[in-house]
Amino acid sequence: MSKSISIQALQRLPLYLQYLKSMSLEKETNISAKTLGNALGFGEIQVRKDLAAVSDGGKPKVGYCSADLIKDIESFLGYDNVSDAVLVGAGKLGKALLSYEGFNAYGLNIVAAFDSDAEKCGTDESGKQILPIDKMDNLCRRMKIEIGIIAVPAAQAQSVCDILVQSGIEAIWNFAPTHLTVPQGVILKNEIMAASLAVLSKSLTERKRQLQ
Amino acid sequence: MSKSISIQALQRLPLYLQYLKSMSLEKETNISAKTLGNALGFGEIQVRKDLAAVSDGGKPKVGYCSADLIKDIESFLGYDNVSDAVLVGAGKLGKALLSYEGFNAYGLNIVAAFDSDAEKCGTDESGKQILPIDKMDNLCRRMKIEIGIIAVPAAQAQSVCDILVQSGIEAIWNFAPTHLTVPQGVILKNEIMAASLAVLSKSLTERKRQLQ
DNA sequence: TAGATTGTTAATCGATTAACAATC
DNA sequence: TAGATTGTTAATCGATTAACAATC
Repeated sequence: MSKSISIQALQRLPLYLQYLKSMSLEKETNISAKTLGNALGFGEIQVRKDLAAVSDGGKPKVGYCSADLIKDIESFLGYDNVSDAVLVGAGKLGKALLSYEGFNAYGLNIVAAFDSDAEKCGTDESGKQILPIDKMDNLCRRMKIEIGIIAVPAAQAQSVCDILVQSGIEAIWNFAPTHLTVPQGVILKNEIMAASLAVLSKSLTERKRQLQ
Repeated sequence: MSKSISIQALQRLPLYLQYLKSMSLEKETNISAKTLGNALGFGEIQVRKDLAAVSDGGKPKVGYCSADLIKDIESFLGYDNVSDAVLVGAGKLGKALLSYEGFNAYGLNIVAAFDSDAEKCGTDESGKQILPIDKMDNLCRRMKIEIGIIAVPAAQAQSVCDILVQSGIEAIWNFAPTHLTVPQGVILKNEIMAASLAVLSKSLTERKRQLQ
């Protein structure tokens, strides 16, 4: 296991995992690349190649052991090795992310949120603390936080980003619709909804054109 | 303009647009591919090829006219040609999406939301109506809604998807962390946060490995 | 004119798919 | 054994980048 993996394959892994977990393991202990691929709309060869990078393989004529596959993918993605994160921006999106229970299963633990608006500070519905931004540096360093999630309006995103970097954050997950500049060595992942929407709306236009 | 475009290029277009709009047009009426690329971390040849697909070109030694570029990208992406959408699921994420002002600039207009919980129905903070699900078919057909946004928990996503399809929806934007099956001809775009997180967390692991 | 910048054609690179050997 | 399924090597495909001609 643990060969090289392409970024596309990496992004497919959570989908395999999602599907495998949704299956009842009692009924079917094994699954073939063909079955898995058909369920998700991928080719079987691609599935095999993807799985080869993370598991130590299936058995000819039998397929892959689903339970092992789940463990292997989770371990490859680091889901069993939780990273602590802070979130900045306790608006609607920020609170939605703060309350989302699913992140823990993905190895992400949001320990607290920050907001510049004192009115928003206190204990969130999720039970997590929303703190003033000037507490960020201390908390991040003390708890050795690795990941910062930005959920503030575009106009404030760069300055929030700078503060996160100054607080020793190693990776930033940016939900603000703006380009951020980070120092070399700091990882930046943008969540670009406009890009998804561009694909969706282009497909829609294309569909209409074809139907005419 | 309007040559063929790769899906990757298509997804970069909103980033160019974002950047161009953030610039003050009074100061600099023109921009070179190099400047634009440097700002966003892309190569200049890539920028030129991307822009060639949507605009009718820049001028040697001058660059591209920023205002024209903005118009060309917006028109290519259909931002000037708003599509109506409905949203299903008025939980935290659903409400965040419902309140997000930015979608209109992307040519997406959420006309109403639906939720199976009668308690959530009524007028949202955003001013938009949250209606019971049994009103969906009628509203979607009457208003010729093209896009359905799914923001319900994974367990309910497929049944919501089926209802949307039955209501004549042409494209689905799925925020639920589950695979959906749609009939041929219906467009499906999944927003997979777990995939982004996989990339982020793999980069983080890689970074740690290198620092050792 | 000279030089900066565009736009296109060709080369490279990476990811997917096909072919086929290995094996349970 | 025969056949299903895996895993790998080679071929194809698509996207990026390099080279260079065109032009303001």
